[in-house]
Amino acid sequence: MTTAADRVSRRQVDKFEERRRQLAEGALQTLSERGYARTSLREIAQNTEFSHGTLHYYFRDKVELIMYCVRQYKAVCVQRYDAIVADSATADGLARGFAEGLAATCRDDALLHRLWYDLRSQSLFEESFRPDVAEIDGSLERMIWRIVDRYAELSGQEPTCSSAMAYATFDGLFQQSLLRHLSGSDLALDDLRAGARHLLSHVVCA
Amino acid sequence: MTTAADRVSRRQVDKFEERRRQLAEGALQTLSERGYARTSLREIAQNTEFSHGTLHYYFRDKVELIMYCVRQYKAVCVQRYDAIVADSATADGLARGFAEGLAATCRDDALLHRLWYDLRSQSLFEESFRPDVAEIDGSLERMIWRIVDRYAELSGQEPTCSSAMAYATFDGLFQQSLLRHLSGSDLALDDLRAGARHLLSHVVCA
Amino acid sequence: MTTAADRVSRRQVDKFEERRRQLAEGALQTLSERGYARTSLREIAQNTEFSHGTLHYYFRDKVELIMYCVRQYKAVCVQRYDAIVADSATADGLARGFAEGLAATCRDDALLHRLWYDLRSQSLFEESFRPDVAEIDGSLERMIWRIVDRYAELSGQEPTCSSAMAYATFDGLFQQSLLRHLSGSDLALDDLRAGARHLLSHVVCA
Amino acid sequence: MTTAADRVSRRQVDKFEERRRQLAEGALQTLSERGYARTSLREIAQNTEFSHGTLHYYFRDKVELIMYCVRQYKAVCVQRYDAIVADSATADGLARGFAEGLAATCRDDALLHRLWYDLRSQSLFEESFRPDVAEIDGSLERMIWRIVDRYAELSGQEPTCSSAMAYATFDGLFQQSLLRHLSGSDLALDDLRAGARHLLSHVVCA
DNA sequence: CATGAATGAGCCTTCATTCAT
DNA sequence: CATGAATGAAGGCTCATTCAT
Repeated sequence: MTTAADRVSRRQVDKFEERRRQLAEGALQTLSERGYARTSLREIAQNTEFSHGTLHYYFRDKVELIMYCVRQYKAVCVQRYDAIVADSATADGLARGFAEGLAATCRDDALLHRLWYDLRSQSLFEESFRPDVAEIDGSLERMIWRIVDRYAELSGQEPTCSSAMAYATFDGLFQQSLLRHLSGSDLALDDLRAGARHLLSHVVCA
Repeated sequence: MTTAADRVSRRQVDKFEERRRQLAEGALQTLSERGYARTSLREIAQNTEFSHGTLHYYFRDKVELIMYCVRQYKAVCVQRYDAIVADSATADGLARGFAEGLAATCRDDALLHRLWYDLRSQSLFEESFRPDVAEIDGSLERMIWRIVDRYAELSGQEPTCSSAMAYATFDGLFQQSLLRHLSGSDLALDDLRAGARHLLSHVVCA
Repeated sequence: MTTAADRVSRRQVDKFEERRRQLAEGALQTLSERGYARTSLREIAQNTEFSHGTLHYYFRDKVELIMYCVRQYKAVCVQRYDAIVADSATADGLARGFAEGLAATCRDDALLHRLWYDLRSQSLFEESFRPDVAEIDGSLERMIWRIVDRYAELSGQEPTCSSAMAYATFDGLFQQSLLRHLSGSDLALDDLRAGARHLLSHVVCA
Repeated sequence: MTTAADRVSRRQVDKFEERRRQLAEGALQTLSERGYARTSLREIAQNTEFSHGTLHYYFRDKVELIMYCVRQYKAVCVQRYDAIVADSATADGLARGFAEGLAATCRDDALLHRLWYDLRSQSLFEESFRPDVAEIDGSLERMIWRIVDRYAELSGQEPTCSSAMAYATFDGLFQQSLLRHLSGSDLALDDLRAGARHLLSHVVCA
């Protein structure tokens, strides 16, 4: 049973969250273009229809805003691959879908991934980033492992390495591909596709 | 034939270079502790026997100093492994030596590697970092390839991937191990050793 | 003769005043803990069951709220001593009652007195505080004088100084005792009692 | 034996201190006009021939600057009266000199005293002000006691109260006189003179 | 009546850089 | 050569106040 007051309160919370989401979206845009250290809250606000005071109204401080942003983004990232897992009926199909997914997001969301690597680096120095970054990193690792696990199942093989190892190598590959793609290399995406399939078949499952 | 003037000029250049080297060494120390974005030139100078005005005398600006620093460091890094290549007579010995070398530097130079990943991330945003970072990255890739190539030779196998791919996966592995090591994980170094050998035998050569 | 409209209007005014009183009470609490300069209206509102917009509905601005608060408080303060005057039949009884009253309020209302001294200081800079502070100061001076006057009467003496002088010295004594009490001194209250009686007998009446 | 380096270093320190003194002087001027809470460092700097960055170069933060200012000022204050003590050969002469000194500084340095009371009030809320304010307060109390002690000696009497009590009453008197003087009262200074002598002869010594 | 979203002026502080000595 | 005084742009953050709902 909900009272009228409950509904009002609920609506306000929703509105508040919605605005946070909206501001984070704009912030993500600006952050991904300029990088964490070079982006001020004022600058973020300017790419928004709100004042910079508003940012402080919705987020306690810069760290909270940034973490909200990246968490929001990575949540989407992780989900993307679960559909691929669910939709693939063969090992090869999964490998192809996964490789294509990586390449697609490397191409389409390059700046956001760049921001992620920036923030992950910052977290090595900035204590306050640690918890959130670690959590996101964990969810990425689990996501990769769902791929590997399913690939092993479909191909009747066994994973030959830990999930940490699997994530490390795929991440290394993706990071380099991103770098090359951003540098204008035309081969980056193709190499990423090929590399991902190679890793899947040679490193992770034997 | 060198004139007296030449010798004087030469001596001055050497002295200039020597002082740059000396300043960069102190800077590297400070940078590796605090990270690029959080280190001011004042702070760098304080860990030096010189004033902070002197830094500007020897380096045009912060960027030039930072790049000089990291170039100086990575040169040392790369050389380290060439001795391993030269000293190993068997594939297994090379693998063991390489794995141990990675683990050793991950342990002993953790902060410097952390700085490297910081700067490499920055280079994705800061145009002026690009050339130097790219050059260093290239030298690291070539270093890795010398290992792989020699490993293939000693084991009578063929590399199954490009040097870019090899570098990407080893770098991913190293980066994650560094992260875990810095977080206090006792398993990080062992996993790095095992992972490196696994990559060498399964991914890179078949 | 009052019309219905009058009664309604009257009721509204009362309700308005009542709400002001209620808000001021909460504000006084917060102000006395943090001091004038460090207390924001948001913070005041949070210690209230109302929103911070409501504060602006009932008070023109921060100054009006603060003045309303302190006026409300000091009115209570002043009354406290009149009962002592009325109840004391001998000079010594009055002196004892007065000394005890000072010590009691110094102990029980320390934070509120602290706030008063804060606001009185502010009034030296903030024009808008002046009138109210002056009025309160006057009422305190008159209150002290009623004590002195009655003490003189009961003891068959004559006051030897002006009311301004009497107020000044008692206030100086009280202010210092408050400071010492807030600093954790155990002797502060006893010294205040003794000091008050000393002043009463030596300075003010001879 | 001093080396050349010592002399250079000494000269630099002196120069640094001299500039601090100079900046503090300007700051004192601005602070005393606007009060602590209403004065920004920018505003202070504007009444100076230096930029506001310079203030931060010479003082760690606002608190350090403010405390440096008030300490500098009160040191002068305290000394003022020691000459009076030394120069007075009779109790009456001392009383007259002291009363005149109080009145003179109340007139001439009214704004600075106002600032002092402001800061002393702030110290009740602002932890960081405490130590310095307490120290200054102590030096004032000792100064007052030197007067009282000498007065007792010259008049062949004994002090009838503690130094804390003496300071409290004189301070209360001075504070009120300052308030009235700043409010434009013509009688304030005369009353201060008379009050001080009255306190000296009736309250403090009998 | 009451709310709380939104604002923007203003504050303290940091810092790369310049330059006279 | 080397210093460190001085600068001023820029950043994160606070807060009284306004106003649509």
